[in-house]
Amino acid sequence: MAVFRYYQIVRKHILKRIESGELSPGSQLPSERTLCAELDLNRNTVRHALQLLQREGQIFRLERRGWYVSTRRLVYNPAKHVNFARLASSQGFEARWTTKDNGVIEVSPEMEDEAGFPSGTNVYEMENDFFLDNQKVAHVVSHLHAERLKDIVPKTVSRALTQVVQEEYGISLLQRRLLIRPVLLHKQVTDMLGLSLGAPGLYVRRVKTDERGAVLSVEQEYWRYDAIELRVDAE
Amino acid sequence: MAVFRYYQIVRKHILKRIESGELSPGSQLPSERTLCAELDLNRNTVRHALQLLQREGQIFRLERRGWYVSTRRLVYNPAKHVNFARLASSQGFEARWTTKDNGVIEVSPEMEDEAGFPSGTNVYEMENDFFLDNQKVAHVVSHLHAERLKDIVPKTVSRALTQVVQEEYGISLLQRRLLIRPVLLHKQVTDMLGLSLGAPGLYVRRVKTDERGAVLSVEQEYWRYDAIELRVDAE
DNA sequence: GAGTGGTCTAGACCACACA
DNA sequence: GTGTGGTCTAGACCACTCC
Repeated sequence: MAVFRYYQIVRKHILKRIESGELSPGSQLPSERTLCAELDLNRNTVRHALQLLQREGQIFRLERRGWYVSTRRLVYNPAKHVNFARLASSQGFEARWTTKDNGVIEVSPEMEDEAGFPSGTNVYEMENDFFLDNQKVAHVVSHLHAERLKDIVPKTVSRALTQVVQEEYGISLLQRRLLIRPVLLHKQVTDMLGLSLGAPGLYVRRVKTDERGAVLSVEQEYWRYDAIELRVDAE
Repeated sequence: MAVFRYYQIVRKHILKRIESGELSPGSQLPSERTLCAELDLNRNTVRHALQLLQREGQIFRLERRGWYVSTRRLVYNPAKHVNFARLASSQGFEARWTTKDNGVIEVSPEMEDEAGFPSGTNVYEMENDFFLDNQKVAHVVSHLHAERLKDIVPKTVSRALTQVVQEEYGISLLQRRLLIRPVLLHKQVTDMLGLSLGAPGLYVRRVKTDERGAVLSVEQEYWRYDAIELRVDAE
């Protein structure tokens, strides 16, 4: 038997309402104070339960807006090249994304580790936000080799990166050094995703090179914790 | 500038002591009440900061024992077959593990989804705990096809699974359906790892089949959140 | 037995969202 | 303006660890 804890009462109360369909995916939970009144418990206890449910991936919260029921996860294979929109729609999601072109920047020594480019390289910087069923679920920062992939940024709007590079630049991109790490999302990212500071997330870094191993692109993806599930189907 | 928050004072105070080496990896933090006194802050505030640091992967806690500084992460490629001990020692860790043989069980319909075996299959169940530098970092539950891999359990003690299956049974194992998900560790696992209930973790499931796609082994790994970093080096 | 972490209460104030 | 979530205080009791 589970030990008796008040926060487990809150947790199970909410889980039951999610399972029964009373709280549907994407809908907002009652306010914390309403839950306190319903269950006659202190707000600190209720918040403890809500944070547990968040870390379970059952609910998420938007900064100062409240708590929401998580939707199903996008199944995502980070080792394969993917076109985000096609992947999402093949799984029945309504997908869209925004693009922000930050122009050319020079890779600084401090960035080198994260970016994979030698410092001093000129790269295009591009930021994308991904939406699933109208919810922002990922923030992506991409760096692309500016000299080797001149004027590539506008070309990636409608086609996948690998495809553009192959067709327009005659270079075969290879996926290298894929890194996956659960993280606490930083302020810059939580702001972008509208989440509360300290929200859990998943960090995925994908480095692509040409056939000689020279780095041509680095994508850094920050996903809402409950929005994806990673699968790698080898062979 | 970062917004002024008391819990950020605590967080930075601890980070500074970690960076300065005053708190070394694996060592215990001062007690919560000591930190309160040092910083003249309330224990709730201090605990909020500690939980943030835990989710950052900087510290972890052992149930009712206290908070400890995280050690460096094992770099782990779940797509490749690995021998845990060899991998860990190649990265300079002192590695050991324990094995528990649970005998033969029959896969029930409820287990089917998780296990990958058709229900009704007889499988060996084996549990392993992995230690890095004398810290328990992972709990693994393995299921192995009992008829096709008869008496395999004792053979895996010193050799890697793939190798044993190839050499002793003449079967080439293929890695299939790798699943990675950050989770809240369940009571069964936190007890095994000595962590507090509600500790964050990483769940990795690896399914191996023969060349025809018949499932021969399913490994379910529960890792301490801050103990590993996943890398998949494609090609 | 002293001290620890785990849980829980009962408040408070602020900045922000929403209407 | 009302209500919300975000932050913070000042306690309390219990079960457990450690000495």
